[in-house]
Amino acid sequence: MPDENVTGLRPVHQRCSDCPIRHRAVCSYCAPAQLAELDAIKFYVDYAPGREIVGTGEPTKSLGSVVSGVVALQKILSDGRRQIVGLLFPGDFIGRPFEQRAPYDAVAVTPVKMCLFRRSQFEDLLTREPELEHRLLEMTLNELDAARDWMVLLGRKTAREKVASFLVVLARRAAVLEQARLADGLAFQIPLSRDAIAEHLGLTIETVSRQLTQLRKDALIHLDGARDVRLRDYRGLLEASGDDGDWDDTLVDSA
Amino acid sequence: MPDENVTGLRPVHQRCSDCPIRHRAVCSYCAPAQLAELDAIKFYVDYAPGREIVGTGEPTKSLGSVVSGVVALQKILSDGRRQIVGLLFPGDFIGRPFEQRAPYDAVAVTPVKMCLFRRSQFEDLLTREPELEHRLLEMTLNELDAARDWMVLLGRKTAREKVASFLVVLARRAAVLEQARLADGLAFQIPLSRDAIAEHLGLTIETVSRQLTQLRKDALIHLDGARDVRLRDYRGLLEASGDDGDWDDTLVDSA
DNA sequence: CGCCTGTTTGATCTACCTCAACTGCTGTGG
DNA sequence: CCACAGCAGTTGAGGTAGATCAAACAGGCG
Repeated sequence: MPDENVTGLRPVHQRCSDCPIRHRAVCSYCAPAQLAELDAIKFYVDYAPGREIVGTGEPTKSLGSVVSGVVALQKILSDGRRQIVGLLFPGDFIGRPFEQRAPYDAVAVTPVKMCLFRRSQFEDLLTREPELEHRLLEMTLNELDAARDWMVLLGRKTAREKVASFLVVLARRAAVLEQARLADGLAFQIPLSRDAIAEHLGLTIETVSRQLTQLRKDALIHLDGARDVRLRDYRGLLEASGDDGDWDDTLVDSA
Repeated sequence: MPDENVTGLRPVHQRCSDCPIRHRAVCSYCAPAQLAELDAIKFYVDYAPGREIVGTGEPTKSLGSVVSGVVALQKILSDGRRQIVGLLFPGDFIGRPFEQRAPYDAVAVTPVKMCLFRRSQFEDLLTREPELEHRLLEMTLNELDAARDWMVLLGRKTAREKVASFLVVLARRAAVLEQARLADGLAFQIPLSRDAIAEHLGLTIETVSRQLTQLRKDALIHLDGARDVRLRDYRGLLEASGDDGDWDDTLVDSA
């Protein structure tokens, strides 16, 4: 599994041009000169699973991109109820430029390596370099679309549909990442605990577990341990997810 | 009630500098010269309640701002289940630059006046004028935060909390709009039918109705007809919404 | 006046939650 | 090498918030 090793605790310098997320992250439209500017002010930080990267309401002095690992954005109600409002993968951006405080927590769910900038330096660059701001707008619009899709899941889907939808999202990511066809046989890992899945889907642990075993019994997926999944009937899983698969198939074909 | 009259069906030309949303919309950072450019290419279109402004998946040739009225962004599952994923008020922006198709419908829920631009012309301007793109990024980040708040509501709140939260949002808007204090006695209208409220909150009509009468019986609000609300106990309503009111109170005081 | 549409209220049903017990894995220490 | 915590996940039994089905009600309009 290509789950990047965590490279110790001290910042390691890597050239931006060699960066694994060079063509996906906020810097992807940057010309070499701009990249050099970013190179000069960036720094890497590693986070162990469970560690908080950003805390709700606390002034954040830095922001940047996920280089490796998975980060959960979560909101917590005063009585402890929790909702994971977004999962961030390598290339995704964390932090809100031009705002002191974040309205959510960002927590590492796997070992995470971040590429960070000091807020003020990054904001300067953002206003000077339109490519950077343009890319950030594009990424933010994508996140907004994804958030709205998730609102449909949370507001209108059944437990079975929620779990199936979640697996479909992971399967798509895996297919893109491994250059594999999104089809039966594709294997991937669930990067979250049952607890975290439940908080992402607006369900309880038990319901998630039950739905997963049901999907297994229905021969849509194969489960090996708690986190290893292999697709047995992608078409069926897609149907179980409640989304009409029309536009989704075009994705498969064009990939 | 300042519910702007709809000015007939044919485009009416108004100077941008006199525009009621001049200081809130995507154009708010524009200098006079840039405003003149927008002025030259903008046009107004009116929509009757229920009319579709943007349809899912259909190529949209124009985008722009809500000048008056309320617009709902909604997504529909293949079997007809519906989720309203966002409400847009005057000043809010509709349409996704640099993308042909929208992944949702935008529907007028009241009489709506839009200030529109042809996509290509607006995109040109957006890449030429950083102020415009900067403002759009800011607005998109705000919408993303709001979407994530709504995800908490949809995933984790009870029916009572959902309805109370919805009323709090409307009350805040009314307070800002009417320069009034966000406190007991404040009156406002619900711009949505029970049906639309239910689709926004991930509930059914009946549950929305029951929760509203319960909030009335609990003396948190006064209800006059189906749409006129007056706050009787804002503090209590806030508590019923499930949000800790701490940061909210600072809003009240600073307003 | 009677129809139509939107809303409220009532009675029942069910999907999911809650509480509780059990399983299996992993690490630790005798 | 085994015993046994300790924890994540599964499975079961029963309860409940909100959905569903159904009927009454209210306001606008021909």
